[in-house]
Amino acid sequence: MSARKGAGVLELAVLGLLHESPMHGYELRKRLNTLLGMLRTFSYGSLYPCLKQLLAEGLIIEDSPDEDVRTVPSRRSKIVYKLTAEGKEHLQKLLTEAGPAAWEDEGFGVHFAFFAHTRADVRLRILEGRRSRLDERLESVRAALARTRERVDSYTLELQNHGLESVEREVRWLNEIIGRERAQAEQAKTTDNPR
Amino acid sequence: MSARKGAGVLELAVLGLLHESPMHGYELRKRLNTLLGMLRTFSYGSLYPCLKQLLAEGLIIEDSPDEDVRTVPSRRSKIVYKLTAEGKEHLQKLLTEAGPAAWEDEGFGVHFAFFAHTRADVRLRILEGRRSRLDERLESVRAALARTRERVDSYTLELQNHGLESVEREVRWLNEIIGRERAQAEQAKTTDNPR
DNA sequence: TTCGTCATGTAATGGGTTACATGATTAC
DNA sequence: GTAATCATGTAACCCATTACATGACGAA
Repeated sequence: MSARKGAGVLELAVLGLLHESPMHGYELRKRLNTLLGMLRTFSYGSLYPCLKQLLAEGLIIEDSPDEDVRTVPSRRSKIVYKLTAEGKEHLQKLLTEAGPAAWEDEGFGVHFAFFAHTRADVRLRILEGRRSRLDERLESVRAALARTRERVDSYTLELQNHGLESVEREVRWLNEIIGRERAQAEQAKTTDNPR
Repeated sequence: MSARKGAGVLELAVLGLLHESPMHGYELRKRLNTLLGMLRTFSYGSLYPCLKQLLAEGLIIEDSPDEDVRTVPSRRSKIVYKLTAEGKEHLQKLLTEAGPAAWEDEGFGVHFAFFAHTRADVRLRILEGRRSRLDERLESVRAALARTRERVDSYTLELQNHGLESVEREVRWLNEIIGRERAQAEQAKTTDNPR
C-alpha cells in the first residue's frame, strides 16, 4: 500500500531545491548544507545514491546543461538535474503531509525550510505538532529531573539545565511563529470576506 | 595499533554510569536517557549488544545481585553489571582524552556529563575545543548566509537565524563555564602556593 | 488470571559516513 | 605543467533503530 520508504529528509530537500532551480549534484550539496545551516550536513556518499534513486523513480531527469552556442558541443561533465512533472507532484504531496515525519527532530527543519511552498493550514499543523512534541519532552525530562534532584553533580545538572533551556527557547520561537501564522490566517479571512 | 573502534559514546556513558553504581541493563537505559536529557536517547537494541561487548572485553562483569538473606536463592532474572579494574582504568583513559571525539556534537554531551570525574586541565581543553569548533561553524554559516543574502525566502531565513542564535547561545554558555573553570584553577594555584 | 511493567535479548533494516577512485576545469 | 577545486561515483563499514520473541513478577 504505502509508496516507498526512501531517505525521507534528503529526498525532500533535494526535490525542494531542484524545484527552485535545476542543479548538478556538487552544487546541490552546497546549497543543501547552507539551507540546513546548523541543522545537518550531507556527504556525497548519501547525495549521489539519492539522486540515482530519484532518477530511477522518474522524479528527476537530466537536463541538458544549456549547451552554450560558442562552447564545444558534446562535452559533458556536469549533470544537471531538474524535476519531472511526477517529481513536482510528489514534492507537493510531501509538502502536504502534516504528520510526525514533519515535526520530529529529523524532518522538522527541512519541512520548515520549504514552508514558503506549503499550504497555510499545513504549516500551522506542523508547527503545532512540533510544539506539542517538544512540550511532551519537556514534561518528561522535568519529571525525571525532579525524581533525581540533588542526586546529580553540578556539571550534569548544568548540562540538563542547558538542554532544558534550549528546548524552552525553541518553544518560545514556535509560539512567536504560530502567533504570526494565525494573525495572517485571520487577516486573510477578513480580506476574503470584508465586513 | 589502535585499540578498538567500538561505540564511542554509548560505551563511555555506560562505563561512567556503572562507575557511579552497579546496575542492570533496564535501569541503565533509564539513567542513560535522563542523564543525557534532551541530547540523545538509546534503545535496548543498542544497549544490550554494547553490554555484551564490554563484558567480552572484560571491562564489566556480572555482579551477583546481592542475594538477600530471605529471598529464594538461585533466582536470577536481573543481571547486575559492575566495572572491573580494567574497566575503571579504561574509563579513566577515556576521560583523559581531550580530542575531537570529546568536543564534536556526538560526544561532547556525554564527556561533559562526566566532568566531575575529569581532570581540570582536560575539562578546560575540551571546553575550548568545543568552543572553537562552534566558532568555526558560525563563521562558515555566516559567510554562506552573506553570499545568499536576500535570495532566500523569509521562512528559510528565519530557520537559519534561529540556528545561528542557538549556536551563539551555546558559545555564551561555554564562555561562562570556561570563565568559572579558569577562576577555579587560578584559585587552586594561589591556595597551593599562598603569597 | 490476566494485565502492565520490568527485564533481556536478537535479526533485519536503515540511513548515513569514510575512504577511496577517477577525471575535468581553472588559475597560476 | 601542476596544484586546487570542481565534479561524480562506489564499497565497506558503523552505529543505531525497529520489530520481534521471550519470560518473570506484582497488583487488580
